[in-house]
Amino acid sequence: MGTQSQPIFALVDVNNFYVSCERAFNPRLQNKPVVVLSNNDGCAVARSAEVKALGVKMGAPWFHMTDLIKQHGIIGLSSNYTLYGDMSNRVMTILRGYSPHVEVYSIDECFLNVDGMGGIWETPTVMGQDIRKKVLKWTALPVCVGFATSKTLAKLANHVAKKLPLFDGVCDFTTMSEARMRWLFERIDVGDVWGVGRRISARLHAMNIHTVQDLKDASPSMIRQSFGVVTERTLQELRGVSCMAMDEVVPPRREIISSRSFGKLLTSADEIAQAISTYVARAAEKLRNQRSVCGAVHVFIHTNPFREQDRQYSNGMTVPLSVQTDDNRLIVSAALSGFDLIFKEGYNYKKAGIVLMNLASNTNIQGTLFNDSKTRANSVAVMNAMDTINQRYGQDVLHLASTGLSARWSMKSENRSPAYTTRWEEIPTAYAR
DNA sequence: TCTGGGGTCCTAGGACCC
DNA sequence: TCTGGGGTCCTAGGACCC
Repeated sequence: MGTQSQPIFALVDVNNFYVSCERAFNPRLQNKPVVVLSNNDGCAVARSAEVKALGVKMGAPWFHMTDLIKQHGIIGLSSNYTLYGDMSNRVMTILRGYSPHVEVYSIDECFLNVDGMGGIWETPTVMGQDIRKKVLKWTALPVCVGFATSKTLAKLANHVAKKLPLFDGVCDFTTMSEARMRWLFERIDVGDVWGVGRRISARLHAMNIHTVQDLKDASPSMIRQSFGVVTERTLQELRGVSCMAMDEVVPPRREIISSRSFGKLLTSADEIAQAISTYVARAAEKLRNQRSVCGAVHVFIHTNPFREQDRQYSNGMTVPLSVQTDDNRLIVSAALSGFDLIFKEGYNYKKAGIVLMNLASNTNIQGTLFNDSKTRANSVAVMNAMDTINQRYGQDVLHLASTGLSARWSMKSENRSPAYTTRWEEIPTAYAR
C-alpha cells in the first residue's frame, strides 16, 4: 500500500460516540436503546443503533418520544462533555501510534495520512482491523475505518464500512475494483457525501443528480457554475483527485461562541444580562487560553420560536471594542451595552449568546496596570501585579515599560519591538486581577 | 410543560479610495 | 446632456460540518 504519487487517507470514526462513551462505563447500556440528550435534556444529540432503527432522528425532542420510551424502554442520558473529551483524547493518542500525520477533525473523527505504510501493513484493511481491535480493547469504543485517495472518498468509505456489515467495519477504496465502487456509488444518495448538505442535495436531485455516481459523472464546470467552488472540489475528490490537504496543526479559533437556551423562559433584562455576563466569562477564558484578543463582541437574544402563542422577537448586534483585548470586564461591558440596545420589554426570552469576533494574536497588546502609580503603595502593587502576569505568560513575553508616574506593560512580539503609547485612552485598562 | 451548541468557508454587495 | 474603471476591505447571509 502507499504508492508514491497518490496520498492515502484513512478516516477513523467512533460509532455513536457519546452513546458509546456512556456504554464504556456502564455495560448494562449495551444492546439497549440509548440516547444522549442536549443541554436541559432537550433533544437527542446521539442515538444508539437500536434507537436509530426506531426512526428517531438526530435532534429529535425528548418529549416527542414518550410513546417510544414506553414501548421500547429508551434510556435518556444527560450529556457529560468532560467525559467525552477525555475519551476522545485517549482514542486520538492511540491513532497517533499508527501515523505521524493525523488531523483531529472532530471530537470523534480523525484523518490519518498513511502514505508509505506498505512496509508495515500488508493492506490498508489489515491496518484498519488492527486499529479497530486496539481501540476497542483499550477504550471499549467501537470505530469504523475508511481508506481512499481523497478525504471525501475516505469519509464515504467510512460510511460504507458503517452501513454494510459485510465490510466488518473497514472499507478500502484504494484496492477496490472500479466496477465494485460504481456498484456502491450508484446505491448511495448524493446527500450522504461530505460537503453536500440538505439544500444542495435537494437542488442536485432536481437536476436529476441522485446518487454519488451521478455527481461523480457530472460536469465540473457546470457544478461550479451552479454551486460554487466548494462543491466542484467535492466532485473532484469523488474522482479520487485530492483537493484537501491534511490540517495537522490546529489554528487558533477565528471566533468564539458561547450561548445557551434557558431552562425556563426569562422576561427581565437583569436575568438575561446576568446570563450574558456568564457567557462572556466562559468565552473570554477560551480566548485567553488560545492567547488571542478580540476586537468586537456580538450579542444576540431570541424568544422561543416553537411557542406559537408567543409574540416572537430576535435581535443581535455587534459592538466594536475600542482596543483589541482579552479583558473580561471590557468585553462584558461592551456586550451589555449592546444588549441594552436590543432588549425589548414584554417578551418571553428563551436563548441568548455572545460571539467574540475579530480575533487576533495577543503578542503585541499593551495596557496599563494603574492610572495613577505616583505613590509608593501603588508602585509596589504594580510590581506584585507584574509578578502575577509574568507567571501567567512567562517572563520572556512580558515587558514592563515603567513604574514611575505610570505603569505600562506590553507583550513582546517576535520580530518587532513593542509599541508603546502614553495615552491612557488608547490602551486597555487595569489588566491585573 | 419540555425543541442544542459551536464552528468554518464562500460570495455578493456596499463603502471607500484613487 | 453626457456621468469611468479598477481596486481593496468589510460585512451579512447562506451554505456546510460535527
